[in-house]
Amino acid sequence: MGSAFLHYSKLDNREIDNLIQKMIETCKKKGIKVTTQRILIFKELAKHTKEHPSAEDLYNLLKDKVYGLSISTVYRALSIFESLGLVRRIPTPDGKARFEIANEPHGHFVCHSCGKVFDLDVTSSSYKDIRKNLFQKGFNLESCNLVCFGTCKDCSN
Amino acid sequence: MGSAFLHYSKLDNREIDNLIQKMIETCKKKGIKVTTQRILIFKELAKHTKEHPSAEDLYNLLKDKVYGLSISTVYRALSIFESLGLVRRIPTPDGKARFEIANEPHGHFVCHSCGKVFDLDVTSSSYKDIRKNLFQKGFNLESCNLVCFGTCKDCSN
DNA sequence: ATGGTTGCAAACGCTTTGCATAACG
DNA sequence: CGTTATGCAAAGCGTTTGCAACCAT
Repeated sequence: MGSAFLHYSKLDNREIDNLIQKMIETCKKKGIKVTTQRILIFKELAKHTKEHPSAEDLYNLLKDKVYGLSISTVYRALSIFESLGLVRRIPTPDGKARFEIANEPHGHFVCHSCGKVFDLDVTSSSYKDIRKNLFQKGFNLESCNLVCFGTCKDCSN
Repeated sequence: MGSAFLHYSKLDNREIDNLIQKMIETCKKKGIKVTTQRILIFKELAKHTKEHPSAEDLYNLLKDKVYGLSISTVYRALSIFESLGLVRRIPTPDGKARFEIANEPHGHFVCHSCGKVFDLDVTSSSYKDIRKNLFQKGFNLESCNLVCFGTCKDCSN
């Protein structure tokens, strides 16, 4: 299992628009309604996916732009996106979930001092091995998270 | 990264007694008091480590034996054992922590249907690689958890 | 039209904490 | 004895839910 850092670059506007189109199609296919709130929540996550925002982070980023937005709408949207495979939930040991746009599976390092989340390069073949092995054993794998916890370089001094 | 299941066998009484002795010594060395409750909580976890009990599970197992036991005492004891490196906390995506006696690092599969936790054989060299790599980068690693989530064989039918 | 979605507030579940009492070292 | 741990109840926190109004399709 590799363990170098990954450095996903920020998504550009074209990539974000493509992701939104994909999200809209996926929703329509499943009979899930495409609302203004859902588009804006998804877009805001796409813009900040590198930072792995929490539901509250997204709410704070949006509340001034989306009149009357409720944090429960953010939670509901993220749960739906997760179940559609569009968004990944990163459960952290401090009990506050972080979110990212679903891309290549990888691990995460969460700094408990500054809260930053770093992507770790866990080779996806490792994840495929796990999935394959569990599948052969009759297990149904829904998510697989490598989450490390500690203090990052800046916070360790 | 290997991904077969591990089958840790139940600890026998001698192993449990050794672990308790180790726990008592570690506490004394750190100036942490060895109370009846702490011994019994640790012992109960050792007896059930294969099942990865939650704090509530341990409380239910003990409340009739330990008059007046409070669940907050269970939480406090587990937190102390964790900080001493004697016990490992397994953060699950459903927000309920499970505990085990700290042994060789390995991954976990949590069934969201029956709640059972299965040990996964993630070779400890993989964990060592991660630790080494993060250390070289100036990161301080405190915990490293591979947690898979889904439905186990029995619950998948 | 109608069924899913929203916002609000209240509830939820797990965990932590404040405080007076009790127990270890 | 002094200091730490306990039990109890209450608070904390992130997240979910019930419901009436609302809005995509």
